[in-house]
Amino acid sequence: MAMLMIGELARRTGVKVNTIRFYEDIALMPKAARTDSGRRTYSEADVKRLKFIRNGRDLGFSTEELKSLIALSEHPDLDCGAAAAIARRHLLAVEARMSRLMLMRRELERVAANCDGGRMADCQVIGAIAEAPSH
Amino acid sequence: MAMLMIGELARRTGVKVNTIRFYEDIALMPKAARTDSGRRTYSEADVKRLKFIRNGRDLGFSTEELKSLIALSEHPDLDCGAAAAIARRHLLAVEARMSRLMLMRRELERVAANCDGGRMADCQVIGAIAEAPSH
DNA sequence: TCTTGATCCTCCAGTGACTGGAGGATGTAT
DNA sequence: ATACATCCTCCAGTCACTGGAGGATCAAGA
Repeated sequence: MAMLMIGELARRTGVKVNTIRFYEDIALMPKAARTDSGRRTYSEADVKRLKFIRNGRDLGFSTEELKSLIALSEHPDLDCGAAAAIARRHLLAVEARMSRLMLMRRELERVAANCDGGRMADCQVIGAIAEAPSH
Repeated sequence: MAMLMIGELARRTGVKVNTIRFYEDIALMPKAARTDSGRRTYSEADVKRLKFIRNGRDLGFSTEELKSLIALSEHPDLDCGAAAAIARRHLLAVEARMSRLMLMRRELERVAANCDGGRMADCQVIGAIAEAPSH
């Protein structure tokens, strides 16, 4: 399979070159193999992993959380009870986030609809989101 | 109405004292009124605003985005077309986030269920999330 | 073959959004 | 009057990047 250089990996994933190197430093990405002249090379698996990291970061997971999620999916031999527990813990966080996002969406929809072509009488964006469940 | 000190505001919102002062510095929170001895005082409106900020930050909005959302809800006299446009822009971001969170939730549910009391055969956490739509 | 331009390398300084602590003033309770 | 909590300002540190300097490497064209 064709190996890619760091620039191509960056283009395919939307993660900057410097950021990819940074991820290697903090071990979020594995140490890349190198060509004779020292350039990093990547595979399709790296593209997937990096896309996952990008999405995860964007959704507000920390690099440490992503490491544990990656570990979860990379060690099928891991103790199942432990894996399930980690998954459930992440699940709770995901669900809390979703319920707050739903509130925010509803309110933004209302604002966008109400405002359109009229006066903006009572924008309750803050009021609605302030009361949303925390974490 | 009773005014609160910064410590009480921190307790009620879950935002640290230092962070509240930091928000004032960057104008995410308005300059707080002061007592004669120089201590900051806050109202119920500040509690709401800060809860909103906390939720918003937690959901991954930047302080600049939150400033624009707050401005949106604080100026009902603002041009409605502009306000609706800002709201719709945020709406798109919120929807993209939700669809990725839904994918992550589905996969975590599957992992949690499949793993429980068996061997973890094929954890597809990364595979599933890697292909999710990006922002 | 030589050169030009793109890409790569390492190293380091800067940014955004906090977080924690030093050093000192103020408020309240005994 | 003495504690002790809470407040103040200022500043250094952390996390997760981001950008740039200074220099090597490579592929393509004159």
